[in-house]
Amino acid sequence: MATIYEVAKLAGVSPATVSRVFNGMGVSDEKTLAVRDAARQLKFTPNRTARTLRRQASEVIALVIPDIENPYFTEMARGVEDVASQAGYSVVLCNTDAQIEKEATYLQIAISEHMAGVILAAASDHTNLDELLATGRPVVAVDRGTGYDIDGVVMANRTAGQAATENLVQAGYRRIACITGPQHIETAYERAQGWRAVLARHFPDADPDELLRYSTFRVDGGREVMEELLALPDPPDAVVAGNNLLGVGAIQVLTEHGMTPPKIGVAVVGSLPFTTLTPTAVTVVRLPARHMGVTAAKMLLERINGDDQPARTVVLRNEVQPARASARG
Amino acid sequence: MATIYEVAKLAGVSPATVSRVFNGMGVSDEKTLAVRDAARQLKFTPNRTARTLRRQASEVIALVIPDIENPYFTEMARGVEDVASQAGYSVVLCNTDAQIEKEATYLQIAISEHMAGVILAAASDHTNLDELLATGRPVVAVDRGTGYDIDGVVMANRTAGQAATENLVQAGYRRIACITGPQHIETAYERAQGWRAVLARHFPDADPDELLRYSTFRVDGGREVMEELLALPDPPDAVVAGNNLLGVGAIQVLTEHGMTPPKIGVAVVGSLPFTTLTPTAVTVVRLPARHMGVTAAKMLLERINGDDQPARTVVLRNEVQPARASARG
DNA sequence: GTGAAAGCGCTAACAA
DNA sequence: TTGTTAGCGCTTTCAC
Repeated sequence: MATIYEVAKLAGVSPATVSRVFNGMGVSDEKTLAVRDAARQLKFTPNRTARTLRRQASEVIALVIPDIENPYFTEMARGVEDVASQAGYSVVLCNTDAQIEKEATYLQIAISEHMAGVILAAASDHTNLDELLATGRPVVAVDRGTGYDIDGVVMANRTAGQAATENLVQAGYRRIACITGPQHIETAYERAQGWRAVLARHFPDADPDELLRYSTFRVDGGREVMEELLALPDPPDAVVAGNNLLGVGAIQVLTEHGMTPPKIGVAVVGSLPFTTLTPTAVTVVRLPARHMGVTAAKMLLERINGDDQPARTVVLRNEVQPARASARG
Repeated sequence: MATIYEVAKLAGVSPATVSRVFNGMGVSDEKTLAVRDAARQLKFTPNRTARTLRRQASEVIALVIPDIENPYFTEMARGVEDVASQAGYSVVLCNTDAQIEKEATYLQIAISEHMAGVILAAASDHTNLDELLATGRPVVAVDRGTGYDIDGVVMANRTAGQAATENLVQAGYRRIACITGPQHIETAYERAQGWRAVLARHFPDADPDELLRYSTFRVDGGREVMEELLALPDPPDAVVAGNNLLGVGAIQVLTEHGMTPPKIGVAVVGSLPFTTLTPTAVTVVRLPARHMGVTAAKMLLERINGDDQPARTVVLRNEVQPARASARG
């Protein structure tokens, strides 16, 4: 690995000039050419580590997410990646498994690697950002809030929950359950609140707590609570799933019980990834995950470039895709 | 951010001693305690950038993959991540979109960030590793070879293609097509070769080139070539899909045409991710993606720690999961 | 076991 | 416009 000094020597200039060439400062055409030529000969690549140490800021941004295997988050990651790499930044994907300890470790690394910024889908509402924010690094919250006054991009979760539920009501279902993620996760809670509101309006006599299940945001979680609901003395005739994986789990269980939709109503908040035998009888509330990533990355880059306005929160619209095969004949 | 000097001053020792404490060298208990105490008070975290610059090697490994949205690769990433973070390394996930330019950029970054090593699922057989290998950094190839004499972990691709095809033959299908990824991708080619061998044995009169389609390793690719095959004057009565996403696309198209398996035979190399309405009539050749990631990460860590034996290639077994609903009555 | 000091490769004052 | 120079924070000889 050639250094700036070797390039300087070969080009007959000072190291500073080489640095300037590679940072777009004012250097005469003549010397610029000489430097570029020398750099090519020596296959010089700037040492980013040294640059980072000197500048106290790297061209890496951390994307911290709770589940790398969830297509919702990988789709988001795509959005982030596209914007970031366009701007010359690389993205470190940090998978926390929804564990705050793992998350804390990664946030610490973001600090000690001088990363330019962090995009964070918090593992829980207990995430501590004090140290990170104290360093002055910008942080953008995605998918979920953090309890700090920072930029954020979220889905219209309550609306999504409402839309999903409303759709089932219109289709004629009357005992509509809800399965969602851990209660301490904002998205899980909000979506359930949307469901709760619609339930209260249409079926004021129903006991929402009997029909609501908090679980994990994973396939096995969806399976487990769906089984529970089916085992109820008076089981539901429809269910709202709080995210994509929960939806997959629920539909799996229902199918195994011979209750293919639309025998039972199913609405999912989030897209069903990679569906094969299309469950046309399932209502899907699409969440623009990629768009969320793009928006968050743009906001972060603005902050990195010195933008100093008050914290903003962007709320993204969702789009309802009703079940094609009309339910309940 | 406190530095080693401030900790040293507070603890009444030299900076070198602080460094030694944080690197597990021999320091008296007394001073060790003083240093740890001071570090705690000052919330000291070692600056990794400085360490990397000095040591000429970071604790970051790059995982370079062609498609971050493919569950096969995220599952693999999980395996890598688990092993790496266990050993104190973090993983940078680099998505190349199967483009060699993007890939080259990331490999360059791996060099200029002094990353400890690279795990690479090459975008094509044209990947140039000369520069990277010249730096002495270890590289482990996953999923696909690279043409270089380096460590690798691959699936038994030919066997997988054979198993998938053989399974369809046993189920009674006789005109078995194959859709697979780009020809220049080793896995795509090898799996097709497996199919070709079985075809030649059982149906020596069939023209394999008529029934074989190279495409992308994506859902839309699968859809496209499946449509092509169905439009043939003498369409196939079964199809082998070269990877998971291709399988999804093919099954989608078949379903849309009212040809739900087992009306037409389908075998997929790779697991069908997040299936809802389980396509029981589909044969799946499972590929141990997570295991591949784990193995690769372990091999890389060994190399990072100075292991110097000749390059090894590990071939991973796959497991056939036959269609449950027996095909062809 | 411990400290002093050099230097990893770069950038940014400051001078010229 | 260009060069000189002093660090960024750490590790690692080399003395003691």
